Amino acid sequence: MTADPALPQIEDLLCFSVYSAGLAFNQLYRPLLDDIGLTYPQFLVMVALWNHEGCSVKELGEALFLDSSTLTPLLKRLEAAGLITRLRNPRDERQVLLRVTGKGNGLKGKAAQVSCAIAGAVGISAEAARALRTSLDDIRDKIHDHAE
Amino acid sequence: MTADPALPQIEDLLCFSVYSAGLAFNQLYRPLLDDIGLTYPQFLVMVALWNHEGCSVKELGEALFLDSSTLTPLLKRLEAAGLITRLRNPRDERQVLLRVTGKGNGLKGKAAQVSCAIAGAVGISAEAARALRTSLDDIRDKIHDHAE
DNA sequence: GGCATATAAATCGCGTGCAAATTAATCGCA
DNA sequence: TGCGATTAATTTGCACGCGATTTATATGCC
Repeated sequence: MTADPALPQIEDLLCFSVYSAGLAFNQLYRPLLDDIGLTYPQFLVMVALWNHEGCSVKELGEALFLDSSTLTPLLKRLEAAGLITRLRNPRDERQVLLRVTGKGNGLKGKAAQVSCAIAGAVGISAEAARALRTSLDDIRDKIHDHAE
Repeated sequence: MTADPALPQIEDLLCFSVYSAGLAFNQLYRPLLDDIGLTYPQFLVMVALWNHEGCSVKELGEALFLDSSTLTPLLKRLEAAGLITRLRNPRDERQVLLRVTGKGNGLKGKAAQVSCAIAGAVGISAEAARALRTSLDDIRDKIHDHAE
């Protein structure tokens, strides 16, 4: 019954709690977002774009901690779905500026409903959620700092 | 400055804190695990197998909250690397039983070192980590319950 | 101006995650 | 015993994530 003391149980790893909670959120969002034709990462991108109209791929990536190699194909799918536009910045042709279309803005209401449904399913107080977010964001930032 | 009250900022979503912390853990583990030839999910599988010798794919999936369609290809890669064996259970040929090879067990020490390095980089107390794990595990379990 | 350097996206390859369908083996029950 | 229902694993298709490379554009320095 006594395990190797240097070797943790999977349940004792903080990273695993984060990992499995992340999977669970994905599974919780999936059926709700299916109704509006978005994946979970696409939903996060849309939320970010609703608050960062006209930003570049790089700026979006900084907000979401994602690389352009992840975002480019995802953004092309959102463009193909008619939810956003991708246009080169005339002032700096290296950048691609992202804008939400009318159709994309039409999802705001349903997206807000999904957010509320999620909050209800998770069922923790706003105060507890805030504390948890702070802890997780601190860890994330510390890890990023650690990598310089 | 006042955003649509029904529409959250990305930073206000608990799911995003979990999501981005998960990405950060992955990025933190990657270079360390590269040295022993494992990916982050493969590392989690090995930790689970070290504590569940001889379990089936289904049992492993229950421990990690992963589907067999995710695990089968991953386990085949671990088998190809010589770290585990996959053998049908003679008592029930539907099951595949997983065992760690000598080579696989040889990674235990280095895996433990990686765990310690991670704990150091995250830099929170064991007590704070335990509290955080409890909160995240509660949320994960509540989400799973919610899906029945 | 001219050219090395730096920056922003896009591309490529690989390994997850997971829904849906398939295959093989076991169970349950008349 | 036999056969439909259940279960375990695999396969397939698609969408991430990300390291590494490539392409196109802009910057800096002479």
